[in-house]
Amino acid sequence: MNLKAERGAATRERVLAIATRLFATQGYDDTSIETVLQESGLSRGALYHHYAGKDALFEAVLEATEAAIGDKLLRAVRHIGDPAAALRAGVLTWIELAGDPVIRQIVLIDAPAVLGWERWRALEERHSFGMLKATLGRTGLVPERFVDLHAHMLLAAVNESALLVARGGDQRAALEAVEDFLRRLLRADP
Amino acid sequence: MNLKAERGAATRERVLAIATRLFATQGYDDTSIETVLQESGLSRGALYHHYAGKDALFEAVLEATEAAIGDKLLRAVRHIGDPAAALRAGVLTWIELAGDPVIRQIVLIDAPAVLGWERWRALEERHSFGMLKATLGRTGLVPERFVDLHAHMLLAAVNESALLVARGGDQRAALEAVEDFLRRLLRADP
DNA sequence: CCGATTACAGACCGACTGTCGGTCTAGAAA
DNA sequence: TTTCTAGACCGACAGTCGGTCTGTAATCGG
Repeated sequence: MNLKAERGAATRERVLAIATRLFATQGYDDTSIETVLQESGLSRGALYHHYAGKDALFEAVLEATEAAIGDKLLRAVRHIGDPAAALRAGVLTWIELAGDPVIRQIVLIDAPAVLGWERWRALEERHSFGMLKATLGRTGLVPERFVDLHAHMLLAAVNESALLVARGGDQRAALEAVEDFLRRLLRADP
Repeated sequence: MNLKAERGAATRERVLAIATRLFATQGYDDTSIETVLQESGLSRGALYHHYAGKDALFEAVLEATEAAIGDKLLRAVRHIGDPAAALRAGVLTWIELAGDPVIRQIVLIDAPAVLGWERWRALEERHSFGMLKATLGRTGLVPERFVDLHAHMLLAAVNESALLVARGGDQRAALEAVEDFLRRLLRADP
């Protein structure tokens, strides 16, 4: 039972790549399963054999995308000792990554509406949000009981900034603003 | 041009109320025009006479909702002189308002995905975001070149907090966290 | 009183998602 | 080798939905 399993995995990967491209360029609603079938040369039956439905396909795409993001962030941050510096580096890296239309459309715009807020939040928790929260906690600059909520707010703020940049905003200005925002949040009490 | 115009306006209002309820409870995708027709007793032709399509109907619902929010925020804030205090009051009021599922589902979750980020942003600019930005500018606590971006980030952060509360999070903890967040952002440089 | 305009009706269309019975083949079991 | 089974794949089909189009009745402006 090897050739078959491999073929299946290859098919899933092929479909995933095509779906990622289509979801990213056209958005979830304007991407029809029909188009995915045409571009992949697969039949309806085969696709629905691998993925339970359009939203399941989207979730798989999202999962893979988030995993890739997590890898990149981890790589950019893990050799930095100081938590505050790591936080800063991670946030700036994330903003640069969000320039990618794939990330913008899939992760930032469609995900919450397609998955529903609950499933979306759970997925975020397992990926970038988890990292942010842990790092913020390690800085010790925020009271422990606020760490979770502040991490949420910070991530939301940074995501918004990323969206503005991705939408043609001035990237340098955004980066400066985010740095200032972070500095204000994390400076010791006066 | 009186009886006809009034009848039309009444019909639009009726449909708007029904659509608001349905969009709020089931979300945009899971609300079918068919259901709106059944519940309003209207025919397809009539509905499409008043609204160009499902997204136009949603936009009308969103517009009305945002207008109502704006009214309430203005009423809660306009008698406060100090901009920083007004900002604080407005933000806290907004979090309470976001407890309403109508606001949560329509304004915070579906709006960006349905309208597209661009149209959504333009609409926000005309409503709550405009107020926030103006008030933040008036505090003078943030360099002018950062006011716009900081306002965006702050609103995103507060919205996130509102979502967490609306989703069954601890409201008191969230309010405290938001106050702390705001305080950190707005305190004078050390 | 009469054309024009407007509110409304509902049959109809095309596109889409998801289902279902069935085929085929690789590899395990006999 | 032969038989059997699981899983990859197929494509016709049903059902739903958003949107269009033609027609009708009532009101308005002149």
